[in-house]
Amino acid sequence: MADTPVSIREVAALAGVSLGTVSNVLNRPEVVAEPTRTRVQAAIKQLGFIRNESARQLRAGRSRTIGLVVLDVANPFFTDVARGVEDEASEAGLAVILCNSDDQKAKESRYLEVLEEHRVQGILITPVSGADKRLASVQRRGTPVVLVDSRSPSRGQCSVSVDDVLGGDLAVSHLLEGGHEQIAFVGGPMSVRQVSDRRDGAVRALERAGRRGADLLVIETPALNVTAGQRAGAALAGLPAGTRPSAVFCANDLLALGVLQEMTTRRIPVPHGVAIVGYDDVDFAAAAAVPLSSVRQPRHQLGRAAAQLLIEEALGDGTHRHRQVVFEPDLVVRASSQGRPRRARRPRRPPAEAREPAGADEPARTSEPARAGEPAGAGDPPVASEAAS
Amino acid sequence: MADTPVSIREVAALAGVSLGTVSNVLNRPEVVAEPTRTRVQAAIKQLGFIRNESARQLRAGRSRTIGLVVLDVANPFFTDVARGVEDEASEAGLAVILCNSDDQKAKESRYLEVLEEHRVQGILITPVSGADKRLASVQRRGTPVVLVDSRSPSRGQCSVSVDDVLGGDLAVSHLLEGGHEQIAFVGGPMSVRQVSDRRDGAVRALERAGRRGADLLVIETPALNVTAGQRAGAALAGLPAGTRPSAVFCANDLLALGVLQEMTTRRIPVPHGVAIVGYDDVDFAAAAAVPLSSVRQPRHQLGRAAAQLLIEEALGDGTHRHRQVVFEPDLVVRASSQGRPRRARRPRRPPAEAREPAGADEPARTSEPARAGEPAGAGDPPVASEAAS
DNA sequence: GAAATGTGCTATAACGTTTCAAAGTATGTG
DNA sequence: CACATACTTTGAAACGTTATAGCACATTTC
Repeated sequence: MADTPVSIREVAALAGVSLGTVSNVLNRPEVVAEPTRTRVQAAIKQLGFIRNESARQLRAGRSRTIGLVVLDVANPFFTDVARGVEDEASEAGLAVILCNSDDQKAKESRYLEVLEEHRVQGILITPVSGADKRLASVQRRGTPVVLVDSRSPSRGQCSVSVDDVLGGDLAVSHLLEGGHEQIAFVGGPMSVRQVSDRRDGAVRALERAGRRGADLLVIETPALNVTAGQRAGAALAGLPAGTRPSAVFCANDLLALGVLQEMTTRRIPVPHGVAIVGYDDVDFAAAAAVPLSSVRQPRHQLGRAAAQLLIEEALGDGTHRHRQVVFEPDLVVRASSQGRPRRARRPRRPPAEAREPAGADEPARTSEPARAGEPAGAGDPPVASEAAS
Repeated sequence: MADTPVSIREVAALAGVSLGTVSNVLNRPEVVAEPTRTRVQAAIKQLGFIRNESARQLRAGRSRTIGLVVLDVANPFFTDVARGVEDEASEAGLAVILCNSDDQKAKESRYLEVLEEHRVQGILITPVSGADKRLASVQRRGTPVVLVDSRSPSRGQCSVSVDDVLGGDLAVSHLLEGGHEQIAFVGGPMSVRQVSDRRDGAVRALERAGRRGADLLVIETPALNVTAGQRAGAALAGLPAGTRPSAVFCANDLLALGVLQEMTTRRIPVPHGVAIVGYDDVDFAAAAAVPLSSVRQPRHQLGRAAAQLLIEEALGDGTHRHRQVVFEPDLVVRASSQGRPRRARRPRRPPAEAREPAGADEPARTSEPARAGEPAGAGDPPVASEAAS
């Protein structure tokens, strides 16, 4: 109702100064004399003046904003990344426009257009399908782009990602250390890079332990959800007792929860009948019927690092070089993979069929202490990085 | 590198027309003659011209954007709401700026400022603490505000919310129908409106069934997480067998999962030893060790409705009246509350101590079919609404 | 053949800021 | 007293777009 879009002009009139002075009060208060400054500030308050960001941006040529395009806002992976991005951006005085491509090329393309029209400082994106021409043209027109959770093939841009091969290696090495000999990998479709990388890591761990990679029993699933996990669990349970693996590494936690649920249903105790390791360390991993061991990705740091790279490229002094930053995941060990398999050499626990209390006790060994663990702030994260173009 | 911010002016020069014509091609292509239009479009393409949104907005006075301020982007409740908002907004050609107040007044206030500076069409917000002066001043300056998941006390604005009292009522009515006599409520702190409303609903259901509200055993928790649920579960389990409730209604699913985990640990079978109903129907509710009955909120619709109200207010013909829209939650019945209590009149199942397979079978009765179930689109949702100022 | 009616385009004035050279006004120096 | 040296403040010119009034020309109408 009281729609009075008050501008800097009216403030100037009320305070009895020129436009330029009001602008100075707003942007460089130290250059204007004390009495004038207070007078202007009073006028601003009295009129309820609010800067017009569009006008500022128009003048400046660029907005004070960065764009973040993710595949799915509802996915905790991306919400954590988004928070990391936001933290870093707000320290630099930038706002974040969060866009949801929903894994659709068309939506992604539309959002890229919107972001370019807004003259964002740069774009952080997990592309729907690899780096493509659309992104290249955005870059060519002068908007920096950083790839998130997807390695840059062309080296024409920065990227941040997590070493999924290492993640698979960590999980399976842990199971091997626990005395497991027959290990299964559950995950799919293999066309998803993350899935095949994790499997490759599992194979690598086996081979390093002097085993043949082909020993890994691979159960490929059509999707990465609980139902697919249950089916895979049923398939595993159906194997003759002698050949059934004593441990399962799942490509994500939903699958792992499905497997766990199926084992519980069939009265196969976890971890002593079957040990399970998941991937992602979702919130509920720790709250599962048997707390779930899982590989954790430094999601928040991933977001921070991506934003850092982007800001360096956009606001830096032109000395920026594109970098590929690769983070290392952590293994979080919980009850679902503790202890030795039932047929192991040194059974330290009574061979009772009953599952024992899935106590609230915390992981016996976490790889956390081995890392700095983000102590009080933004210190450079432990990463492997390589420079390029 | 090739940083050539190409403007409408250069397009005009290349096409040999005036600025105005290029603008017309962009905004009202039908008014410009065919040959000219194609010539201009070719020039646009050749130069890789991208509209400058800031300049458009400056001219238009308002941006084509709405703001959404939530308490926590990582909370699935808000991500679903956000998707609903986004769907509705993009149909109206508006972009959404998603802001995360992190439950902090200061961040909230900062974001409101940013949104006002951007001259958004309107703001959707779940305020950190009720409706306040800050919001009122935003409205006074001409930016419409709609409250999300929080009823407007003043009626000076629109609001959308879900009837938490009804939710509590549904849950406890279901348990009463199942033959449960002693029912506990687990939740807290009571200062959170949602929590106390749900408890009030539980009391209402009891009283309607001819029982005294005071019969409800209330266990107040310090937080709404799994750990608090485990503690509450332990407290319940510690009660003498005669007085221990046969059913628990939890104020959210995290608590319910905690209680469930504690019961499992103590070998108290769910649902026959203790039935459990949660609230929110989070993704993992269906995937819990015993699939969890839960009260589901129409989150996506909540977002859509909020955006609808805002758009009506911002873009409408001035006939807008503020409305308070209240949605009704659904009860989703799963295994955790199926069947009758162990000491019930007609035990239909063997009184075996062992928990039976938490089969993958779906809920025997869901309240879903009773509702339209969102068939193919945006039809007006089933709501109770009341008009005001 | 003049007047009326279109059609297609152009020139120009905003929109609200920031920036920057230049103009004022004190204050101190020779 | 003239003059340099700060320190403040001003005025005008952008930034890229859209809206509007009006111009030039072609077509129809009397």
